[in-house]
Parts: sequence; structure tokens; C-alpha cells
Amino acid sequence: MAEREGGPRPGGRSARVQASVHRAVRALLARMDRAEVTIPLIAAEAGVTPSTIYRRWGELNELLADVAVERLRPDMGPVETGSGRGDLLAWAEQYAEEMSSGIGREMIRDVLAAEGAAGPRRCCGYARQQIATIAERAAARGEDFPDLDAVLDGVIAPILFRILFDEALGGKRVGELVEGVFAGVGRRSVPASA
Amino acid sequence: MAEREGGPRPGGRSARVQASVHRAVRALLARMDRAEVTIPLIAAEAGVTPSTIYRRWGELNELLADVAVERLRPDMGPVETGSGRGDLLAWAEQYAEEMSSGIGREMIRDVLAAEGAAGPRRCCGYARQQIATIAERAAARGEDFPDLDAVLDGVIAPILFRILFDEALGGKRVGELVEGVFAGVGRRSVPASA
DNA sequence: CTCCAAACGCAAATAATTTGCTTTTAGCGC
DNA sequence: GCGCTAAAAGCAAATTATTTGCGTTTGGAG
Repeated sequence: MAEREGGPRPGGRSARVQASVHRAVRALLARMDRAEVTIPLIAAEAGVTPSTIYRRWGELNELLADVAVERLRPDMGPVETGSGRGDLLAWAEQYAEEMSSGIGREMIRDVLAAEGAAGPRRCCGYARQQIATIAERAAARGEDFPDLDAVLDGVIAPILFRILFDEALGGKRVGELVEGVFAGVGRRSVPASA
Repeated sequence: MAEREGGPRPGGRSARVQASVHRAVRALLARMDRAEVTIPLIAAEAGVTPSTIYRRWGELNELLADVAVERLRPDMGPVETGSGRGDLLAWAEQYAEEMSSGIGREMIRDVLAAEGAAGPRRCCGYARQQIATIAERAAARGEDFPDLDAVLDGVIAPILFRILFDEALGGKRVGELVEGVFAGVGRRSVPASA
């Protein structure tokens, strides 16, 4: 659990190259439009030969997705507000805002555009984990908290769907979504009252 | 409303080229893996020169997205079952199934990977229109029917979110989602009972 | 019918990608 | 430590894709 991924050793050449390439991608992405970023450019910025990148990542999209997934990994747990509802609301609002930004949107698209389904799954897993943390805290306090799937489908899904297909949701609507999943607590899988 | 888009005249050279290229893309996509499809290949299959495609679409992704959007356009209205709930359920189940298929998934990704937001918007618009039709029919029968946005966020969003980021939902879960948006009818924007 | 501009075809020039081979280097047994 | 081995990187040539300049075709308007 302490290691991140890939490289045989943190300080090895392989790891150094990967770090250098990732750094180069982030730098170029910050400096110019994504459409202008090419593998030879990244290679030059990173101080490696293009063929190294081609052999390791195959194509530009894979590399961009790799970098994006890493950037999308949350660097801290969800903030605590005192209640599960407050935690979820605060987290969802921040999540929506981060993902709605230009860079956030691009990262999501990069992740989705990559070949396998591993990238998207990992991103989904990040959100899942954050919500699970909130749910556990709520459970520890003896509160009712909606199912993980209910939150994924009722809050995360609309946020990402609108970003990708329509227009990003505002904070107000996100709040309504959170209210919605709490309104439905216990309605599913609990054969009571319906 | 009778014309489709683009071309000056249905039988003109421009339209002929576009049709030929689109046909070529569909043929190649059916015959081989997407990763192997290149613009020169498409050009050869379509009987045009590559530069024509480059000038018109710019890059492979744009062309693939263009073709995908066209294929994603519904070719008929939602089936009528007698009730708004039944219509929505039937439509959502078919939608989920179509989009979950390998080809559906690929088309969505192609659309999302393209530059502008026009493609995704159009796809969202297709779904919106289908739902609006169902809603109008329900209204004409005097039934209650959820808001368009409630359906988009409560049914379409989870379906697509799971396909893109996790695992496609089964028909059972889709049914639950439809039930969910009907359970919430009138709860939003109508200041009653809460 | 003639003209104009947009779209296409062609081919040369440029850039990206692949590939075979050599060199470096991290991990491993001694 | 000391070599050995295999994975990963560098290098350069070959291949393939993309861009571009220019001449030609063609659809639409006067």
C-alpha cells in the first residue's frame, strides 16, 4: 500500500524516466494547447528519446491518460463537517467544481479516451473511496447514510454526465442532488413502507 | 427540418464525398479494430485522397466523432406502451442496452474525444428529445411525469456514467432508476409536503 | 453560358511513428 | 562486492502519416 505503481525501485532509471516524462507532460499542458502537444515535443522536454515514450506508452492518448489519472487521485480525505450530509455536500461541491474546470474536463476526457477501461475505473474508484470514507464516518456516528451506489448514481453520475455532455451543474443543483439521495435513504433494499 | 446538415446539395460532389467517407469509416470499423483505422486507409476505402479528409475533418478523432454522432441519432420515436412510466422504462432499457454494447461504448468515447463540445451536446439533445416526446404524450393523457432534468440526471446520467467509468447497469437497476424519478415527481419546484 | 469560390486531386515536403540493433542499468545469485 | 541477465533506454534508418502549394473540377449565382 506504500508503493504507488510500476517502477521496480523509486530511484531507478525507469522511475526517473517516468517521472521526467510526466513532469514534461504537465509542463507542456500548462504552457500550450493540448492539440499542439506531441510525443516528440514531450520527449524533448523530458530529455528522453521519442522511441522510449512510444515503447512505454504506445500513443499520446495513453500517456495523457496516465498523467491525468495520477492528477485525479485525491491527495487528501474528504473534509469533516460534523455530519454525513454535510460531508457529502461539501465533497460533492468541491468535486463538481474541480471537474468542471477546463483542466478537469480535459483530464476526464483524456482518461476516457484511453484504450482500456482501467483508467476510468480507477477514477471511479477514487470517488468511491472518498464516499466510503464519508459513509464510514457517518456510520461511526450512528447516522443513516445512503448506499454507495445510490450516491454514485444520484450525485457523481449527474455531475460528470453534465460536464461531459451538456453544461456543468451549479452548486445549487449539486445540493439538490445530495438532498435527493438522502431523501431516498433506506427506500431501496429495505422492504419497508413500500 | 428536412435537410440533414452540411452539404450544399444532396447530390453534389461534396455530399458524395462525405457520404463515401462515412460509409468507409463504418465499413472499416466493422471489419477491424479501431486502433488500426487510419486516415489513409479510410481514404483508400472511400476512393478519395487523404488530404481531402485532412482538410475537411482535421484529424481522425473528429471524423470518427462525426460518424458516431450520426449513428447515435435515434431513427424513430420512443415506443408507446400506454403510460409515461412504461414508455420511459422501455426507452431507458433499450437505450442502456444499445449504449452498453461494444460499438455503442466506442461511439460514445469517439464523440467525447472530439475537440468541441458540439458532439456530446447533440447526443444529449437526442436523448432529451426522446424523453420530451414521452413527457408530452404523458401530459396529453393527463399523467404526472418527472421533469426533463430529473430524468436526465436520474436515469440517463447513471446509465452513461456506469458505462464510461465502471460497468454497465443491468435492466433491473435501470428499472429502479426509472422508479426513482417517478417517486420524486413533484418534489422539486413544488413546495408541497416538504 | 460564364464566372467565382469552394472543394478536390496530386505530389512534394515535413513530421511522426516504428523498428532493428547497441548500450546502459537495475536486480540477482554468488 | 562482482559479474550475469534481462528489461529498459538510446540511436538511427525505414516506414508511415500529415501538411502544404498548386492546378483542376464542380456546384451555384448572376
